[in-house]
Amino acid sequence: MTAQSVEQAAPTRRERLRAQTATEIKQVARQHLVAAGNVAGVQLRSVARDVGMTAPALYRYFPGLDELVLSMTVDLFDELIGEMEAARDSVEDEVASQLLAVSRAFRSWSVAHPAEFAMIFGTPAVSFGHGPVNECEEAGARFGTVFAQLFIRLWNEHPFAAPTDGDLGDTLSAEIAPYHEWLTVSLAPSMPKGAVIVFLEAWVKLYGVVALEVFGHLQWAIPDGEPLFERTLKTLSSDFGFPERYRPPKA
Amino acid sequence: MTAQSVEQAAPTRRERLRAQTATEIKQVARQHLVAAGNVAGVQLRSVARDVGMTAPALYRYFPGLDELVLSMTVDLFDELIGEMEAARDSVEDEVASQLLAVSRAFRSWSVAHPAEFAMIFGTPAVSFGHGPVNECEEAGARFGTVFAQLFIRLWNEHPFAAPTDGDLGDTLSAEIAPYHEWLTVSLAPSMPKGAVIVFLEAWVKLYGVVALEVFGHLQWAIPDGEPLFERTLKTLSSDFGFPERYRPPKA
DNA sequence: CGATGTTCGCGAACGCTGTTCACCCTGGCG
DNA sequence: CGCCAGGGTGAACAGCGTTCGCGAACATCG
Repeated sequence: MTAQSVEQAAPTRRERLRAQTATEIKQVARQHLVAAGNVAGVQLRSVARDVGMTAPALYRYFPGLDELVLSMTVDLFDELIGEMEAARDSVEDEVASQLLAVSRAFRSWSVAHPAEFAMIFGTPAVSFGHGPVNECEEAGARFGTVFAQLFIRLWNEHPFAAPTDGDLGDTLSAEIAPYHEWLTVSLAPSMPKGAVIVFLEAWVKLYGVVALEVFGHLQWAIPDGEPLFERTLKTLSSDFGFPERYRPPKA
Repeated sequence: MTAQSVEQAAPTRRERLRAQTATEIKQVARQHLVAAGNVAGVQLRSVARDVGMTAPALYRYFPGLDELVLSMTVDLFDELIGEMEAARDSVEDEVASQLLAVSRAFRSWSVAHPAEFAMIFGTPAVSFGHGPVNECEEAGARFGTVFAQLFIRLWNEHPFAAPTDGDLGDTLSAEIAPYHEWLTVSLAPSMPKGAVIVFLEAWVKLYGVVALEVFGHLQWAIPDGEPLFERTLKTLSSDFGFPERYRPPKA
């Protein structure tokens, strides 16, 4: 068992070269993605040409184009998660500041990589269902956890105003019950349903303002989305009970 | 001049048949869109086959596939606008009730037509720029006007709490200035910048909750988006100063 | 009515796509 | 050294959007 683990950590050279080629393929595909602006720009033949191979050779590394795109999507999630965690760890160990930093990192990455944002947060490329998409949903869950952990910590350290179970209404209370149950047994033992709903609503506002900006659906009113985003952060800071912790971005 | 207008109103029979064929093409394309779930499902050859023609024949009606999709997008906007206006006119002539009805119509159409929603509110199919996309942006502006007119009427009849120009900050105030200027001279003479920002933020929340539901990015927490959407409407009703006007949906 | 010119639809073709297959060549193992 | 699994190639297939030339149907005018 341990020997297997060691062999997994130190793979044979062919496996190393193979993994290296796979990452190079994905890097080139990423370049084509940003150059074209959408996922339609990543094509098997052109990607293969830029890595110095022919199209059929890529089938040694990916079962097909869809799986390449899927693998890219997972990588993009991990990259975004990394940026958010780096931002979180680069500020003082205080939950409000970390929430602001993570939120800003989310927007910064999104506006800097609109094509990638569209891949992971826009229309799901492959229809959602039980299949290899799970790997992608799994990455999305990891992404959500970055926010969720901070919210849980915020709730534990500085409980914010949240609706009671009675305020939620029966239908919403029933809808959130499974996720609340999972959250209770896994991450947040003492978080009420109302706090989970407030967390969801905060994510909705964050996603809404960033998605609208990235998709260009806000340009008819405001050319740059940052001021509105910062105002959203300010409002959220008040909603969560730490208006004094809000500071304009470092820039 | 009037004779020309009459001739425009009563086109020759060839023109009528031509227009009829064009709409039939778009209807079939719509069917393929919903069947496939995304815009990639609308293909020239298959659409032509279902209308009883061959692919090159479609070029007599549309310059290419992109223009067909663009024309479909405009039609979808108009359809959604029609649903929203119908909902607005089907309730009592009271602005708060009409806002609720229009918002619910927006969500209902969106969740009932996810593929269409993705076409007009997701990643812009064709890159935004100065070109035939203007026709599409124009339709988007008409869509926004349905909401805007109601908000303006709400502001005139029952002014809601809005930040002052000082509260907005210089950058956001400068960003919104052009749109605020256009709004002032065209639709709302006495609306302050703060009210426009509140309007934008309400649209952000509405778009966020609906887009997340339609794209399936909320299913990890709640299977059905309606309760959360209704809670959003309830919150917005309070934000806009008419919490007593909120009523659960008729259903 | 007959001639004319415009419109419409079709078949063939071009270049492109993702994908499959048979073949070859090379690197690592027994 | 011999072998063989694995990486890479070229040809091929089906399908895509698009272009072109031709024939037939249509509306219009003499």
